[in-house]
Amino acid sequence: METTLPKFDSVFSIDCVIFGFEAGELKILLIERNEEPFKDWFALPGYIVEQDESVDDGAKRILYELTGLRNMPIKQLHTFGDVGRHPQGRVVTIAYFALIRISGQKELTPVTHYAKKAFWHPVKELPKLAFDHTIIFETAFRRIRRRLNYQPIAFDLLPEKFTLTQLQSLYEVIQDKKLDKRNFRKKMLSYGFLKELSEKQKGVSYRAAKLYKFDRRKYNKIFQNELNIQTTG
Amino acid sequence: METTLPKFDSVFSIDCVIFGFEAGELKILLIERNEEPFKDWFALPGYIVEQDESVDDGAKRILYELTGLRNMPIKQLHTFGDVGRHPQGRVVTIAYFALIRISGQKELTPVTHYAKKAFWHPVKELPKLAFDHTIIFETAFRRIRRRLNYQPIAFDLLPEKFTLTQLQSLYEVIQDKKLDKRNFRKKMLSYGFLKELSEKQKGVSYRAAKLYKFDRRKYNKIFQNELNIQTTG
DNA sequence: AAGATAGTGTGTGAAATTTACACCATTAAA
DNA sequence: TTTAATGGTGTAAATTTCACACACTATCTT
Repeated sequence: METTLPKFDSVFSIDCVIFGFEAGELKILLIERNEEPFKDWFALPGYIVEQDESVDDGAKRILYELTGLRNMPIKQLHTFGDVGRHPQGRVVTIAYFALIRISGQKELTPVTHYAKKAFWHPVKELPKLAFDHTIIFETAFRRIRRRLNYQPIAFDLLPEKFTLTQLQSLYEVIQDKKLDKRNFRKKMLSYGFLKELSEKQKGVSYRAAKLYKFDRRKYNKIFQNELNIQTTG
Repeated sequence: METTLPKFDSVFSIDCVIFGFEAGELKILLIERNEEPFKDWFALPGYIVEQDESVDDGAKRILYELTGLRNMPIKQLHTFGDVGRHPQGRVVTIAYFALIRISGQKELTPVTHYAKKAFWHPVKELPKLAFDHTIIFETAFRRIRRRLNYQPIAFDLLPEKFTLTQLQSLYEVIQDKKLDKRNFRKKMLSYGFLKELSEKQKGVSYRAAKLYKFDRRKYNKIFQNELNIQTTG
């Protein structure tokens, strides 16, 4: 009877699908690789987990090292473990995803030399990505599309203060369908978790819209873990 | 610049949370371990993935070896990767889950000596489990509770022919709440994916109920990947 | 055979939610 | 002052959800 673990040449890696919203487009964070295999290719930010760190911690560290982004609220997506997915050996990758506010971030500067650069790229017309990263992205995108109907993830992508039109257009972009303005506003406001500010939009050459804030405290009170945000029609 | 993978003493394992429904109770499949660590403890069926098999294939193989169940439609749940989760070293486990028909299964007979036996245990009052398996179970249970509202997973747990009362009671057990009989039946039938059989229930000492079948073909036609089964009130 | 027992099967009205739909208001720039 | 662009608002019809109670049927017991 074995009492110790077998020795395998297996490693875990992390890959991150980080979504952002900018200029009316949904984007994800990519890096340009500076290391074989797939040197010079575009890829999701990802690297190998150390032996003495938890997978969750590793994910945070790796995202930071490759993009300079710290303390991102990443969540696990799925684990990809096909045998041939990495040309150099057995690498099972644990994918994470997050939705973040592009605007609030400083510049994206990798702190390792494994990536030449990190940058935002629209999810429409993504280039070919290294490894199986295209599949990982698609899995993540499907997940957030669906999750948008259940969880208040849209607010993570918007600036702290936003207009209802911005919010609606984000829903439209993610779900790839038009929504009715009056119904959308009525419904969103009816939940009661949007706080109307006295401020207005600035710098626009048309009538300035009211700004709103997402009140997470109220949200949690209202939907104590039971939520259902549906936006149809 | 590295061009080969580092060598780590890391292994992947699989753990399976297999749900079944029997005698009005929701159950999961457990094994009694025959190997250190946690020898003689109850645990989820799980073992170590080989280096030359995909994680998905490994999951199927391991479930078979520990329980005798083949070709189960298992799906990935979550990956658990805390550093200290395995007392003998770095083991990241990829958890899978499935909902299956207990009735159709032959006996549960492990084909390896790693498990003394495999058996069904009600999810109410689960014993202490090895490793972090209790947390894995809870994650799976949360997942299916939620998924019940979106996907036709209840039918995987029932016999092929079932009564509406059985279906309702399964919903009630998973969601731990009472549902209204008339509303439940009205709603379920309104979807149009239940096929009423001419047969009736047998062997009961009261009026026999009609039997129904889940018509997956119709289901797919109706909800082409867009589904929303809500059972409230 | 009469009654007890246990679960089957059915409909309606009130309330809430969803849907479809169009025009005037405001601001800044030309 | 005109134009261009977006902001902001209400109502009625249709649909869905919800609450709710009783007669029917098969078997078992005596």
